[in-house]
Amino acid sequence: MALNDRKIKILQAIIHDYIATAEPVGSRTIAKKYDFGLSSATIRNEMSDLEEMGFIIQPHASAGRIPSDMGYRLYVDSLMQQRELVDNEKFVLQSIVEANVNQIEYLMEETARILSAATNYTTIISEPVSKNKNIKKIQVISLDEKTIMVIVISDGNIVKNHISRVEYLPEEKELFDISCAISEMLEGELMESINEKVIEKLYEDFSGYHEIVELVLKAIEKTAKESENLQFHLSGAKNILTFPEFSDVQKAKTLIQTLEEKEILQGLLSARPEQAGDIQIYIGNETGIDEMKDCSVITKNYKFADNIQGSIAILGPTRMNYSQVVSVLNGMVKNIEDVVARINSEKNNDS
Amino acid sequence: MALNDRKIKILQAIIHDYIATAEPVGSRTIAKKYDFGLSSATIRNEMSDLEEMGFIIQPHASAGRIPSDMGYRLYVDSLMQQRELVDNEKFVLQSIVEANVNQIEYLMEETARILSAATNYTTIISEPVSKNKNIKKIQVISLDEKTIMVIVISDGNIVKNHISRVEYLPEEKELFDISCAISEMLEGELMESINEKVIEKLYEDFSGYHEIVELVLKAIEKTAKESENLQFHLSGAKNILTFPEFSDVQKAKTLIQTLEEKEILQGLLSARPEQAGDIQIYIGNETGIDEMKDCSVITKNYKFADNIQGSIAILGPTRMNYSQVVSVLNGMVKNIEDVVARINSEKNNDS
DNA sequence: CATTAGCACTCAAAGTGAATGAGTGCTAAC
DNA sequence: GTTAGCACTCATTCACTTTGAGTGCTAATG
Repeated sequence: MALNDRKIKILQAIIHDYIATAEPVGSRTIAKKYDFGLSSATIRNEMSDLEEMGFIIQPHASAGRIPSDMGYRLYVDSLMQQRELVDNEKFVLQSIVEANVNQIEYLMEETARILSAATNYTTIISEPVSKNKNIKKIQVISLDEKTIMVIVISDGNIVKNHISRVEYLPEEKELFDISCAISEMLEGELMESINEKVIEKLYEDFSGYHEIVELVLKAIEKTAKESENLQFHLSGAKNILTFPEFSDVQKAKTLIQTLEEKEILQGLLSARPEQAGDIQIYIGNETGIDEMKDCSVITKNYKFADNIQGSIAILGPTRMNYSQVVSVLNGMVKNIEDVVARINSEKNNDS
Repeated sequence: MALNDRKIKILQAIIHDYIATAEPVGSRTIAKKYDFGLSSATIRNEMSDLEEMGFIIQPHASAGRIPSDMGYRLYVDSLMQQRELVDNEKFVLQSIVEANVNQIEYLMEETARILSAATNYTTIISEPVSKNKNIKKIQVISLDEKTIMVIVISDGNIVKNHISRVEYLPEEKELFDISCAISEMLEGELMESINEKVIEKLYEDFSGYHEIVELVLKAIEKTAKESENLQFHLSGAKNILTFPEFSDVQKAKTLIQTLEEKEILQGLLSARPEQAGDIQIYIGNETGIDEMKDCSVITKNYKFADNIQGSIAILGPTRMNYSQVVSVLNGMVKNIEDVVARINSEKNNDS
């Protein structure tokens, strides 16, 4: 059976209507609402075909049809025309983003909030991380007689500090010199795997400061590990409860519970990190998470610098408004990337 | 009418039963379950009195009684005997807390998770902040030819860093000297209000480095402001959906929405910061938040050092199990305070 | 031969009304 | 002061009917 033009039009109409109403769509509705010049009976026949082909499903004998995952997939892959953001929307997005962003963390949080407000779905953002970090600079400073702080700065100016107690603390000036020397030796090294020889040489060169060298290495190791533990911003969880498909409280509960588990989010957001920049759409079971079989997830990676990136996911029911979300998401990512780029090229900036 | 011993016992029984079942409690239930040696009719009379006094309410004519906010208040203030944590519970709490805490942030998050799991209610924790911060140390280091980082360390070793571009950057050694000198001058100053004279003197003494002095002051100002923007950890939001009082999806939605608004949380957690250490209980409308009129909130402040504190709130339906929550909360706060104290006195620790 | 009108059939949802039972308040007796 | 007994209230449940949206099939039509 061929998926001819008429069938496609009808499928599109079904999906469109179902996205708007969340109710099974019947042949008569389509005959009336969309001006195909066909009677409901004809449409009925076509719908029967579409069901046989697997694009739509009948929840029970006397109900209309709803799109299947496969139907949505076809819709997303080829039928959906991407909606352009209207000027007004563009402007609103941009001005909100720019209003108050002197901290990356705050920017991400605000972005999540805007996205969930703009789409009425749930937004999950992973904070930017840099991977395969190179050491840019190490600095050791003293806080008081017995405490030092090791500052590890990686490519892209991501800063982490580690405070430790020490038995013996050299004088401030001396500490500075050591710190500079250590920094120079470690510069450019990959955090995850520092050259064995360099480590050996460190202990040799600073034999009087075994304790400090040890703490520096420990600090680097911890910095490397820390970014494995992603930070997430979740916004608009309440929106889930708006959709009739989650009026069953039990279902909603399981989903919200799932959203609280970081590991799952991590899996969701880091599924295809290679395809940076491209929109990814997971429909129903494609998410690979059982509790989300009635949901779809649209993700896009953002990139603040060569090594620094994260991703944004928007989660809604499978009948979510794909084209709207895709365009809002594209617009938003462009916005925040622009904002960050602008900040970086200006004189002052914070991290 | 006097609130005699028998009335109190009956009220206690009603509250107890209602906490467990969430169903209106009838006279016969009490006569059967609790061995007061009274018939249901007598209890009926007493209940009628209790209702007249305002401690219980009849939701509709042929239903049992449920406690009013006033009834809970009496219960909490005088009738509730605090449950001691059984050894087993203590042990479990402690071992989980100790298992993996090399970061304060992670500790707070884990604490929230444990508390919501242990109580089956929702937990909100505000991250520790220090207020009226004194400057302990300032350090300026260079990242590359055009970028410096100002590190501001406050009492209690809370570290913030601010990265900025500069036009002119002195040599590393020179920068270090300036940095040390500036640090010495600012040490002990209150971040929120640095002595005018000191500022003047700074600009004078380092007249060649106007740009750097300016950035240092800016960094301090921003550090002072940052802590006003509290960070929260929310856990167990799904638990809200478990309670029959929120099986109305609309209600649940409004509540979850409320929980996503930081300002409201902030108001809730910082209501009575003076009474550090003491448990606070807000019942129903006492929370002052309309959406939470069916909820109660139990809060307790924790304190990691003289100036560093935050608070924990546990939120449940008004019929929540007050005595359990109070004891779990007390135990947990003691635990994390102990853990942090131990870490601080040990050799290694991170922030 | 594609299209359509017509009809029988299915089934969820909404409505109806009686039965049930948990609960109360009141009164009279103990 | 306590209790047994009874009339009364009212939410809940269940069986039953009605309604209407929707389908599939068949025969007629252009």
